[in-house]
Amino acid sequence: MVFIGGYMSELHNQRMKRREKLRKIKELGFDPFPTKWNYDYLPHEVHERYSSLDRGSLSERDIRCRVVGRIIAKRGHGKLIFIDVSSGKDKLQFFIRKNNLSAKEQALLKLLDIGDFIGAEGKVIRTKTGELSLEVFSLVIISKSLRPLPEKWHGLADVETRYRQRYIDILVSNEVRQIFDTRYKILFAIRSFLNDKGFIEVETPMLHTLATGAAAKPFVTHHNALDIDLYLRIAPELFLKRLVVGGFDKVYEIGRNFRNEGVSTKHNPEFTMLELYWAYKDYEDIMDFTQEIIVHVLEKVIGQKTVKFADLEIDFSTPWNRVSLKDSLIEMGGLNRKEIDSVESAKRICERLGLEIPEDYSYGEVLVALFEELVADKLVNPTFITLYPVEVSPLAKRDPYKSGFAQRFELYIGGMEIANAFSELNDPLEQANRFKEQLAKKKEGFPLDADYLRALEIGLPPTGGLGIGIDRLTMVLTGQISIREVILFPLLKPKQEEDLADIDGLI
RNA sequence: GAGCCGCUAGCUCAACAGGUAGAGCAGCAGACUCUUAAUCUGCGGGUUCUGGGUUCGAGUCCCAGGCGGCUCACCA
Repeated sequence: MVFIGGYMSELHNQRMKRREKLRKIKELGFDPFPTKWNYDYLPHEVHERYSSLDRGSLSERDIRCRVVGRIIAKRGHGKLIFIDVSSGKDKLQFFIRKNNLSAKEQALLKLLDIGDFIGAEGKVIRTKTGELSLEVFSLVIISKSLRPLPEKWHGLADVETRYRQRYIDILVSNEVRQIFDTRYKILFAIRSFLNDKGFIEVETPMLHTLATGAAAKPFVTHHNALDIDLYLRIAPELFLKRLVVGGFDKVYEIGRNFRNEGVSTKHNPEFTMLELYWAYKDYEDIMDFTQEIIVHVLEKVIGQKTVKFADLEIDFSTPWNRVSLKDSLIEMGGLNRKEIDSVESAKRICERLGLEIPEDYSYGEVLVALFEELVADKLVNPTFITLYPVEVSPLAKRDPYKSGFAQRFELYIGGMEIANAFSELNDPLEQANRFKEQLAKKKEGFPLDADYLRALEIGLPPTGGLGIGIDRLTMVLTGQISIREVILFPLLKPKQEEDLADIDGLI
């Protein structure tokens, strides 16, 4: 027994008891950590196969099999013992008559804890209450758990522990497990949809020599052998368009972007983006396509047209509303057209609202600031906001009819920006000028990518491009209001010292 | 980075106004041949996040720090 400062902590109490049991299990001649144990079914597979059979026919058919799984509950009842065993899906009850086991197995039974993995050979039955069960004739341990799990009823509620020790969270919470299952299905549905449409999935570098493709602070790292600084990518955009130059007419990439910015319920420093490029299409085609993709995902994964999100209900019924940024300020922001006709009047609105903006903000930048203040939160049902100011869209093509605005849209759902897309700027001379303007403004995130300009000179066809934030899409589809609920291991400050103190006796 | 809130047994939570830190689950010992949040009897388990301070006395009040949650700002 281990004593700390005169006390034996409860943690040590329960952990030491389990280590003691481990030792006794070995003494009995069991290997508590065998390489494997051949089985016929996982617990949920027994349900899948035999749930249609009633008590009598199960008894008659005498189905013998071997089942493995993890103990999630134990109910002793004298010479009868009920053990719930799970492999993450439906649990199966092991029905054990002590008298059916050898003395050695009975000794093992006493040493089993919740969390242990076991294997059993037995007969599929229904108990008197009708529950499908395995009546156990022989029993082995296949992995020992040396720490107590959270309480069976309330589970793990401490948010910090849930994120830091996600292995426990997904082990004890079906709801949490479900979210990540859904996330996988969303990705699967997107991929199969795009693949069916003839898109190819590519992988471009995550280590960049220039942090381009978006306006964000990058993470910096260093390559020792080449002795150069590198940036974790903030966006794959320019690489993907190089591929369109090279003749990949329909490409996409799903992968991690890294942005060295604040953390919030809508932001994680690393997040997953779908970026897609489609040659010979423009932003309106991409708008149709975006709606198609998400509706497809909704049908395949969610199966209904509405989703609860916080205290709101999101209605995905099509067609989704399309409104220009400027019109949205009038229709949803409560402003009149005259108020946003010029920089001066628009800035006066900001003043009136108490919205602080930099002195040198351009007309377009003020419009975007007003949009974010007055409109964005209100866009609960999917809404396309179109025609963004050129100066905030350095990689997008100008709209030929709306001077000062680019052929760009953002998709808002649940008050969040979910997608961003445009007709790609493919005029190398104008692109060079836009880069120069960005540099002149000393905006971070737009170092001049000369090779990209060279690629444009080779020739980019008219192309529509799209980015969808997968984490946020998962949020709105699973009704989660914090991005950390849809990321398995969200970034938290480390607690290394506490962790080391907590594993004493192991190393 | 700023503001507000939180941190008590392995887990979920109590502790009125500053006055002996409790319960359920989990654990241990025992009873029980159809339970399923099993039940019943008994027992063990606490540096109340950390460090200072006020006080006869601090989980509770004050100060500093740590971590987390929410809101705001940068950003998708």
